[in-house]
Formats: sequence, C-alpha cells, structure tokens
Amino acid sequence: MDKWKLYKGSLDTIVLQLLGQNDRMYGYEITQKVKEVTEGELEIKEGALYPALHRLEAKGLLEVEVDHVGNRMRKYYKLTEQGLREKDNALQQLEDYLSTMKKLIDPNISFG
Amino acid sequence: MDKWKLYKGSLDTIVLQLLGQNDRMYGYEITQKVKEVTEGELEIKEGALYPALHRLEAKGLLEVEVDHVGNRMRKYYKLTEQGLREKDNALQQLEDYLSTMKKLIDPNISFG
DNA sequence: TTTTTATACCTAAATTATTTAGGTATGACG
DNA sequence: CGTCATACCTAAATAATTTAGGTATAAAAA
Repeated sequence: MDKWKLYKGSLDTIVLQLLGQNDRMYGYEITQKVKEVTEGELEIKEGALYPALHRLEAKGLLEVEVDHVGNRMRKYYKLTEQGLREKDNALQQLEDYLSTMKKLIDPNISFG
Repeated sequence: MDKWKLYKGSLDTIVLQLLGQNDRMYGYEITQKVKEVTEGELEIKEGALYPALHRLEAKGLLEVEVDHVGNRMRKYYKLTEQGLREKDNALQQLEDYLSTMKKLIDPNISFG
C-alpha cells in the first residue's frame, strides 16, 4: 500500500517523540511500540528505522548504550540534550505542517 | 530549509484539494494560490508541480484543457470523476495520518 | 528433536518525491 | 531596452523510504 505516503519525513519525528516519552529504547522495541500504539495501523520497517537511528546518532541527537540479554545484543538509544531540543522542534514543525494544511484544505476538513 | 520535509507526499493531496475547490486551475496559478493561502509559508516548486500534474493526468485523475491568453499558453486542469473520488480518498488518508500521529505523540500535543 | 516463529541487529538496490538549477518564450512596466 | 512576472518545461542530484535480503540467538510448536 502507498497508503502511508504521507508519513514520508515523519519517521525522525516519531523516533524523537517516543524517546522523549520513554527515556531509552532499542530499535526492535520501537517497531513493536509503534505497531502497538497505532493498533497496527503503522508499521515501521527495519530497513527505514536502523538507518534513521544511525543518522540521528551521527547528528548528535541520540546516544547509544549497548546492553546484552543473554547472548543477544541490544542497542539502547536515548536523547541527547541536543536531541531533546530537536524533539521539541520537530513537534513544532508538525504543528506548523498541520496549520498550513488546514489553510489549504479548509473548509472541507474537521481537524479534530 | 528542510523545514518542509513533512510535506513530502502531500503535494498530490494539495493539488487534488485545490482542484476540488476551484473547478479548474493552471499550474502557475496553483503555485500562486498556495503561496497566497498559506501566507508564504509554503511554496510549491515548479519542478515538483509540473511532474505531479503530469503524473496525476497519466493516472486519469486530471484532465487538461489548453487555452490561450494572447499568445501565451495555459493548461487548465480539472478533476475527472476518478479524480474526485481520489480527492476524497486523499483527504481521508490525511485524517488517518493525523489520528495515527496523535496516538504516537499524545499526550504532548494539542492538535487543535 | 527438529522446525518454525519471535527477537535483534544490519545493509544494498530500487523506488519515489522532492529540490536545485537550469531552459524557452510572452507580456507588462519603467 | 532591460527587467520582472507570467507560463510552460526537463534533467540531475538529493533524500527517505520500501523491498529484499543477511546473520544469529531464544522460545514455542510440531
């Protein structure tokens, strides 16, 4: 489905937001959390998520901590101070996006 | 600015919506209308718009009528019947996008 | 016990939507 | 005469995603 084409560009925002709510999370956990919270409506692909995490880390917005559960690796990510600011920024951008779309699409829509 | 990265994927929706409101419009007019309605917040690039119009036409969502004002060409686009349905569909998708983002981002946001 | 499913990480190639950066030409204004 | 607004267009580069793999451990099912 190309049903989710609107999400293009939203992944970073989602990741930053979840890490704002949960202090630290690992990649696989994020995919599951998103599926759970959205009741299966949105599925984050690993092929999109892992590169995104690496990108955000490279930009200094996330920091990593590698843990082990048994023999299995987990890479926990958390917001840096800069990431915290960027999270708020991303939220503001989402609101701006909304208000702009509203202007373009009103009066047909009820953004509730 | 990558400020508008969230708009990626929204262009078709915007075009369909404007044509739902205005019966027929030509490309340049759309760029101006968007600038006007959003008070300069969003600027549709011609390099994005014209290919999008051609794509939507190829999909059978728009039909063209070529007019002339003096010697200058205008290609007016209007929704086909299929385009009208797809317009409503796109609107629904936008609302779905919103409700999904709300689930992910609540309780921090007030989508008003 | 063997196979499958879930967990957990990853990358490369293809796809898609955009921006950037042009090009062509007419008409209006100074 | 030159510049700016109008009006169309495309090609190359950029960016974010999907698709389609790969590796390996742990748990559940057959």
